[in-house]
Amino acid sequence: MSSTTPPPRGQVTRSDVARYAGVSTAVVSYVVNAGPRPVAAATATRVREAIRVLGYRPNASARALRTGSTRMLGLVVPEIGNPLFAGLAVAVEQTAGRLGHAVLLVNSESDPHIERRLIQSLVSRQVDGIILSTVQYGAAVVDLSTLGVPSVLLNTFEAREGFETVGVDARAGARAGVEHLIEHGHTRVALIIGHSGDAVEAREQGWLDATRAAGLPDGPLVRAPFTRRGGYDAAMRLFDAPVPPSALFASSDMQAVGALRALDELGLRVPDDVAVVCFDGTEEADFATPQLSAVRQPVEEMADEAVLRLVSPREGVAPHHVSFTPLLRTGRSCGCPVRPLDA
Amino acid sequence: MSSTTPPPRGQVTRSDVARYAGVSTAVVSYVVNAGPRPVAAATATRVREAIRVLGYRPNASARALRTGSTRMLGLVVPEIGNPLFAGLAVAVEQTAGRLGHAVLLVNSESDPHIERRLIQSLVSRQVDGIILSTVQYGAAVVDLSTLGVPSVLLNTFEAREGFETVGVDARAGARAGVEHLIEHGHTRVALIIGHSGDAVEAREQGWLDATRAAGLPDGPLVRAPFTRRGGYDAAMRLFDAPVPPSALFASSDMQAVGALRALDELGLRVPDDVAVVCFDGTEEADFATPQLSAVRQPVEEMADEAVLRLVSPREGVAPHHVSFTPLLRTGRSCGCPVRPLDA
DNA sequence: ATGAAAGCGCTAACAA
DNA sequence: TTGTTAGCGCTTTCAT
Repeated sequence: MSSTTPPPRGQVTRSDVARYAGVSTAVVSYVVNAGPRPVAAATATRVREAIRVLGYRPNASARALRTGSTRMLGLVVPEIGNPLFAGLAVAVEQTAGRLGHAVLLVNSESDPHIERRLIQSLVSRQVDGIILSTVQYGAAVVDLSTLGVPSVLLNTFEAREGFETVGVDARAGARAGVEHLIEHGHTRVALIIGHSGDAVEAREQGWLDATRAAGLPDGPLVRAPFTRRGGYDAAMRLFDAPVPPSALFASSDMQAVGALRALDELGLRVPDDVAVVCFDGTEEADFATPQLSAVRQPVEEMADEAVLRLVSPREGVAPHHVSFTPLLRTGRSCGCPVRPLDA
Repeated sequence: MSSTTPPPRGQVTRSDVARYAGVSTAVVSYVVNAGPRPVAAATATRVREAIRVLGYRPNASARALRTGSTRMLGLVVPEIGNPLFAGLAVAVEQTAGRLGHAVLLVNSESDPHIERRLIQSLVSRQVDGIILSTVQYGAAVVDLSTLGVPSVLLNTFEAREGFETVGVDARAGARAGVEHLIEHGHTRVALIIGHSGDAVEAREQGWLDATRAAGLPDGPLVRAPFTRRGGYDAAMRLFDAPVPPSALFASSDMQAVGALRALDELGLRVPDDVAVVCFDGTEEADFATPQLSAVRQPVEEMADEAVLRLVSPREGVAPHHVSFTPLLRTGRSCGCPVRPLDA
């Protein structure tokens, strides 16, 4: 009957439903999509019955081809193994799901080449928009503007010309964390931070803001990957110095967790010998031993904002930056009392 | 020119490329897909040049509609916030990516209703296959067979009639973990386990196997969710007893991490006062304080196997079960020496 | 080795 | 209120 290959799955199509219900295919469409034309109540009931009986399920590919919208969002993260990004992914998926969109989650392993390839792939899969979360904004960002796909940069700390951006005020957050350590009486606060990149500079600035405002000399700084291992190595280097710091600000939970392990191996006690505060505030930090004091990123709100901007873009509003304020949640690692569960 | 809506994005189509290269659209297809018909080298070069110049990108929706394959896999997990599932997701995505497939990751929050809804949604998005990873196999599994979409159950511990299944030998794993605690001289090994479900029974059996084989009385058992909080609450209940256990086997990393926090709050030292071994063996367990001894699930291998079965199903081979053997990795929490990083 | 053309399942403009 | 129908961009058979 067809000159080409038959459909691979014995799919029930819209015309089967139309035939069964004794209506035209257009009416089936109107019922399924609740519009754009009205359908008589009795007819609609008959169509719905046919759909139920036949087990009809609209073909999303065909719809996408026709409408130009896949109702899919792409989410690019540098590493899904990092609880911060896992949290972001959960939140993005939930919000998108509520709005009828699925999420194509991809993982760049923090590799700019992979990142570009993944973005290309998302575009050719016709996602309706891309949320890019990365540490270092490089060529991928240029691609985004070139490819002409709606996008939001998530996890940026400042506005970026021509882009929708969502992030936290990392500088203020880092400053608050370091100030808290200074309030505990520390005068030598080390910083464990990532390699250069957007978010990194802001945290470094915040750390400097706090120590300088207190009239303290700049403490030691070590750069390491945003991983547990990176934090471990960084702490090992910091505490190998002749005059080790008495406090530590880690620019991510993962690094703090790694540092805790290093300090334990070195026989240093937290918070007695070394106080620790970190940036991120995922549940893993909350359950670390000792409980980590952290400047918490409001991942849910950030994700909501990013998804909303993609799914319901406000007409005539120029791309802009939304900055959330991270909140310090003290725990045992800075010398404060333990924060009980469910706090 | 068209009687209907214009395409939403000013997309470059295959016929633009054909026109530019002075060939037919069929030839463009042959070049893009490297087949099924041969193309003269010179022609192919011209086509590739046209593609480059025009920035042509094949439309995946159209291709999917035509071929019946989206080259997308659906992955359903109960909670992506759990590092075990995050690890599974990473591995699935990587393997699928290497094979040219994208992954639609969805999160059921361990809710059977959400799980069913998500599966429906994946099916209507015409994924080529679904990997279902869940704790409790319920109605969703029935849906899978009804809907006629290829699927693999990941994280099952035993064969299941008519399904492709991939899992670990949880019974043997749990037994090995508990036996190790017994070798350390413990005679009262408590079990923290999830609420009833497939994987749960096997771990409980393994725990019983070990204690009974050693001629010990059955230890105390507490059921709790597979969360940090669940482990915390469970440990609090266990150590409230008149004769508390001297060792603990947690059926997941998350529960062990929570238990560690509870023990710390109770002033009990690990491993001196209480030894701990857990199931899963994610990096979080490795970096816990003290380092958790764990029976490690080989998530990468499991994910590979699941993806492969979906993407390259072996013809004429009946659905079957593949079981991986988890391996005990000792750490400090059972009383063994710390396992150094990078081990 | 290449071209022409049918049609995948759907939406929506237009006609009735 | 409902039906008819043109195509979305692609693959592939069949003809050349």
